[in-house]
Amino acid sequence: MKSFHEYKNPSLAVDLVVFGYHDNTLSVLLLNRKEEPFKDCWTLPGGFLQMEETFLGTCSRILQTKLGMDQVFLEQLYSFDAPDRDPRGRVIAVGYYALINPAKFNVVAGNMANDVKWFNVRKLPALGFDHKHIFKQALQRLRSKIQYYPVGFELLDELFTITELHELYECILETTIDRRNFRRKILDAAYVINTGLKREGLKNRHPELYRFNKQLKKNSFQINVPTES
Amino acid sequence: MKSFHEYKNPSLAVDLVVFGYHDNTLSVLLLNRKEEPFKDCWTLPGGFLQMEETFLGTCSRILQTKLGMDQVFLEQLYSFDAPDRDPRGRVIAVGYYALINPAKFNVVAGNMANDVKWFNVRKLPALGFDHKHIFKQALQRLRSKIQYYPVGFELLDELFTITELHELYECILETTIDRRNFRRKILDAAYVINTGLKREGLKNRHPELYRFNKQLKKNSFQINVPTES
DNA sequence: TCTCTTTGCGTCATTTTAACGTGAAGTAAA
DNA sequence: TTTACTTCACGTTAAAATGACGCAAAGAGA
Repeated sequence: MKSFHEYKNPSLAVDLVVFGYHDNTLSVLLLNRKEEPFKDCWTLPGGFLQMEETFLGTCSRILQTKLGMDQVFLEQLYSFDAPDRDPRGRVIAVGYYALINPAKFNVVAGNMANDVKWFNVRKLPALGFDHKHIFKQALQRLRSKIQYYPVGFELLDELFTITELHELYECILETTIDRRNFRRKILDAAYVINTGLKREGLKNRHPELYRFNKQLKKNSFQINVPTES
Repeated sequence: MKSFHEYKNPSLAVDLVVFGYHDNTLSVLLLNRKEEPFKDCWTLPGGFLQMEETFLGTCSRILQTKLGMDQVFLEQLYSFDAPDRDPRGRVIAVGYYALINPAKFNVVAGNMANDVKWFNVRKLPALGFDHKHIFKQALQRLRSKIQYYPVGFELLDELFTITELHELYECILETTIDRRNFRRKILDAAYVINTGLKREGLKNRHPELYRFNKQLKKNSFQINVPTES
């Protein structure tokens, strides 16, 4: 009998869907590949799992070396197993998605990529591998998660106005939400804490600045979106 | 440079949390191992992913050869990567959960197991590997999913009464739900279709039999559970 | 016929939601 | 200073959903 690790195993990759929000636009970070397969094509950043590494370890390594960022919100998405998803052979991909505030990082292309760029999620180029599929699933997860779980603040500055949070929700959910009802729900749920500070330098009334309430009890709010049917 | 598949990769296993419902009890199928590691211990049924296999392919193979069942509801749960989760070495596990109607299958222990048995989810023995952890996550998923998505009927006969469905929900969610409000919600959401038939041979009033409405539009109902806090 | 249990339908007070009104705060131009 | 304009913060109201019950019909057995 062969010893345990001498059987041939599929390779294991981690692929990242990195979301960023800026200028009222939700974007995804894509990387232009320098090598085959999919040379000169846009793909999600990713990398192979090292023998001693955890998934989050691989995520951090990718984020640091390929994109120059660290300490971000990460969540496992799904594992993808289509036998033909990688032309090099059998590669299983574990998808993760990250939420980052682009203002905090200066994205750099590691030496493995021609280029790294933010793309509006509504205007994506063709993607290599099955990355369009992974991306779509990540976007769907983000959309459903933000409706009942406070992830929005990961994409904003530490201090933000209710209006900014409202715009974020409208942008991600691609819908309109009544401004006044939104404010009431967010405040009733104690999603945010009023800092007493105000955002200065705007041409109209200066709105109050809030911070995320870290003591928020989970599932305490529910933003509804009109169902299309 | 080494060719692509000569790098050493972690092994990839698929582990199954098979739920069954019978006699007002939610159970999980466990397997008593015949070999090391965890010889004579209870574990989730599982198996290694073959090079050409999909996850669902592995699931079917396990269900058929180890348990003698096929054609069941399966959903991917999560992938588990703790470096020490398997004493034989680095093994990544992809967790799936299955919902089956025990009345439809006669569970058999394949030749790899001492025994296969249903265990009440509230009275589980110690489990090998990190299988307790996988199980807990599966139970949590089932509980949250059943509140907004029609999965309950996978565990029942094709024809069932509202009372039977109600008991299933109370059993899985470990709570009491008002019988009359439950009925109203299920009917308003068009979760089920009245067949006009009645369940005969009961000692009291003969309830109407329903079947699941396969045209149900998703997210059309929401069973609430009192939040403990 | 009477009793007992389950089933199916209904009522009602309370809470939640969606839709929208309005005055205060602030800037800029008259 | 006054006026005009915009955004912000807080209300109001009608409709819908929810939770907590009431009750009579159906069926079995005494």
